[in-house]
Amino acid sequence: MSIQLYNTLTRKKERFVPIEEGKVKMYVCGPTVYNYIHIGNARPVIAFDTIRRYLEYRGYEVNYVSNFTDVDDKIIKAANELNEEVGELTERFIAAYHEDVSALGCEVATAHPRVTEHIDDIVDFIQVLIDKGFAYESQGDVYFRTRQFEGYGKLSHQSIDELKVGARVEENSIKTDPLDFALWKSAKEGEISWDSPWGKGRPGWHIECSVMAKQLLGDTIDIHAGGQDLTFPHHENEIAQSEAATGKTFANYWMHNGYINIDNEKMSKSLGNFILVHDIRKQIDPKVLRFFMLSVHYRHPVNFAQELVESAANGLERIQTAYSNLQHRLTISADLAENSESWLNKIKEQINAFEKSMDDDFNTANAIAAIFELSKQANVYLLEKNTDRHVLQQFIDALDQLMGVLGVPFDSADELVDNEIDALIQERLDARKNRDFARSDEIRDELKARGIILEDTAQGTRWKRG
RNA sequence: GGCGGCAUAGCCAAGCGGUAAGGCACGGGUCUGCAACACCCUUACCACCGGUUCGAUUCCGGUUGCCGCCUCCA
Repeated sequence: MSIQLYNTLTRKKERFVPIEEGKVKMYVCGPTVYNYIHIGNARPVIAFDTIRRYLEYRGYEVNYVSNFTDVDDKIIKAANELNEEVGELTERFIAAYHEDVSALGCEVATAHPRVTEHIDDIVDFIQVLIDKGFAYESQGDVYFRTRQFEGYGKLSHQSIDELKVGARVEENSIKTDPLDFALWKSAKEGEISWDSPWGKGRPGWHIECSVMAKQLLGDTIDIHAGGQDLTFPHHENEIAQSEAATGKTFANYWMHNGYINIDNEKMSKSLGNFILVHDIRKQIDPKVLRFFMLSVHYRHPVNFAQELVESAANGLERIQTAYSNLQHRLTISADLAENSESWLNKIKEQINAFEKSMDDDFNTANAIAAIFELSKQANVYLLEKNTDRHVLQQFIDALDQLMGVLGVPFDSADELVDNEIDALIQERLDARKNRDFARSDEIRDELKARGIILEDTAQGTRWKRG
């Protein structure tokens, strides 16, 4: 079996073949750190973290790089408004990013390079482009000569002449062609800046990714990913810069995730419907958020609405319950050989279904269906009078592993039961034995008020936090 | 104007040539002292019109309706 993934460059699903066997070099465009990230920013982080996890599950060693854009116009503006140093502001939001994203179950990247740590590399890279005739200096700025790069438009599938029609025409432009884009921007008075052969200034937006990807991963990488909107111009420009400089293919596979809408509307500042992860994760379990986002294929839009998130939460709860119930039964089961084989086969079947779905362009929606099916089988198995420890353990391991790939781990069973709660459960059992249901219900209600939900089974009473 | 995406049950969402996965919600059962959890059952003329095919939700053409990029943007 091989992994197929949709490549924006060819507009086709292709078989994934890494440059180096067993290893994946992956670069995901990261955030501009001038504010907390919103749920739209969170989507690519979650989607590509999941893809990374699956590649690792498949045995690949993934070198995963995701940058921080820590200097640009928006940052400078925000720092001015808050009367804060650029460095302080970005440091704050980088820390906030890590908190948000970690709450969402995303692993830390192999490297999180920052633009400001690579200024020298960027300057060198720009110089190469100038030397090769792909860039020119103009009044302290440096621009990329777009028409000079033959393949321009190959990612977004636009011809350069059509792009020109749509390009914004700037008054008194210091660019020789409207399609040219900035590699280096000269500093205005008082702005944060670095010395360069072209005077004080700072890098343009696109150049950073080209440079950092090259520095950390090499001239050619396997997968370059980001939001759909980055296809043009950002990724198109990255290709132009990198391939012009190295003469080699920049990235073999380009992956782009779809947008998130809020109640069927685009998230935008004018509509005032931005949802920050920082805020929403106080209201909605971040695990639910992640599970919800993964319930839709990464290339399709996700509509973020309260009731849809709730319905995802109910679904997740069902999987969690199956898992907890397996754990509960494990404590009271012995080794049996009966029917084990057929149940183990059912588990294997769902693991296969999960892998098949993920192999097909990381179809998490389908993969989740396999997990639901696995939970269902587990519940059916739990209906049996006698259960086998090994089978239960296999169910548990499979669920752990598959949910682990999705980055949605199970709540660990809370072993610390208050002695008092234990005593109450025992008292209730006795009451039930004596058919004293008034007392029995009283205890159940009391515990419920304290967040403990009791469930009676043929194998005794189990409880969970509700 | 250029490039592209989407339209599947009450809702969400897979499938993409052989008469429709999964989840949520609803209804009916079973289990239970009553519950809860769970299980079983029930629910789709795949936007419309043509074409290709033995056969299309799935391919091709067209229509309608949403949406994205082309300008900072995940």
